[in-house]
Amino acid sequence: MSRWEPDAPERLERAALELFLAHGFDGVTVPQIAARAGLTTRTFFRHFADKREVLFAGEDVIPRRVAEIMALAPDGVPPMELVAGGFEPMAPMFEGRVEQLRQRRQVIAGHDGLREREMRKRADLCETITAGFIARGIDALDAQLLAETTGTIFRVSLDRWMDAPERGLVAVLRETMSALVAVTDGSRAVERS
Amino acid sequence: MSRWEPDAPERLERAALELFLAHGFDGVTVPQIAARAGLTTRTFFRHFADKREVLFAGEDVIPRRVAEIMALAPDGVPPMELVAGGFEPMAPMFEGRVEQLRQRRQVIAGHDGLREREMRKRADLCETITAGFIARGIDALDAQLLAETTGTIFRVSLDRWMDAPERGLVAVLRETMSALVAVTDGSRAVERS
DNA sequence: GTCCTTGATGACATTTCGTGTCATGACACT
DNA sequence: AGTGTCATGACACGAAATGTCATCAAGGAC
Repeated sequence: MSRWEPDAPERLERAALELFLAHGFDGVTVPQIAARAGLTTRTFFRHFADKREVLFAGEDVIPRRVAEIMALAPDGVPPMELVAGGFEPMAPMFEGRVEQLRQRRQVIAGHDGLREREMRKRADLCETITAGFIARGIDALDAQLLAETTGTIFRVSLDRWMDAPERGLVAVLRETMSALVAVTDGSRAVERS
Repeated sequence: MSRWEPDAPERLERAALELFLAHGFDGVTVPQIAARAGLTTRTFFRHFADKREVLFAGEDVIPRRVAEIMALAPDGVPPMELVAGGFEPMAPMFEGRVEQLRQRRQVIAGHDGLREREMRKRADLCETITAGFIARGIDALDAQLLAETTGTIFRVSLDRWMDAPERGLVAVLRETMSALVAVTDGSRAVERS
């Protein structure tokens, strides 16, 4: 047996989420979180770069998974086809924990600094996706535009799905994607005038 | 004559940008910025919510301007047409100060916390645009997707334009937009297989 | 002219965040 | 046993951010 209780990061994450839900993000100090997890302030900052990160640290699997999927997809798959179908294996990462994701969303939505951090995570994901498209031979500008669009589709889909999880994340994602393509198709809109 | 030198916020902004360029964002403290502007720390925080905001405070004209433009555009203009043409009056807000924008970009790019804030500003702009589209009678989901896409086009265009300003912001914007529509058009990509 | 309100600022104290540094003790390896 | 490694605790500290009260000019009311 170890000198310390195991899983310090996980205990800190749970303690933080509970306290944030009860008192709000600003109503909780790092020493309080650490104390509830049976640790010290200094240890908190060893596991998380800052107070906000405790809500996002688990999410850095996503970029890694996305990079994997994009690298493994066979050549010649059209980009938007990859977005539509290629990410089905990611659904299980979310489908089992709607409630936790909802709580997290609630805490984040109520705080500017947390929304900020969420935006950065999204930007990080977009950079990963951009690199993935470039590695598949797509022009740099197109890759960036595709990546940003993919990021939008992901985020909007996840949000919509959390309010109606029974439809399944993949289905919502396909819907969102075709809605986006339809609504941004300028040529069609211009022609009909 | 007033008891104090005028334009405290502007002096603080200039002092901050100069110091950031010379020593990096983390290499400068708020008391240093305030001292260079001939003010105190407490006064700095009266004008800017936090240390980062001094680099972004000037930018909040943009959402207001966008809201104005969207509200004034005649009914029936197709959304993407509005994005393409409606924002030409905004170009002068940027075209005269490429160098300052480049300096700002340089400081922001070198710092995670600043990139974070920039993402938040972009998100705020997107919310404004979403509201604008909804006010024009567009369905909520479509409005959100259009707004996010518009945000992408803006940001990418601005970035590209700063590296080649001689082509003009409006031209770059139109190019970016058609590139995005072309590259996300899934149906065309699927059909050609 | 005097009084009063308003508003921006200074001065000071305080809380919280985040980091640097060193000591400690369990575990693994040899 | 001896040694190294690693997560943690303990302590100190700089910097960010906020609350509170005092100060002083400008402008209007009378």
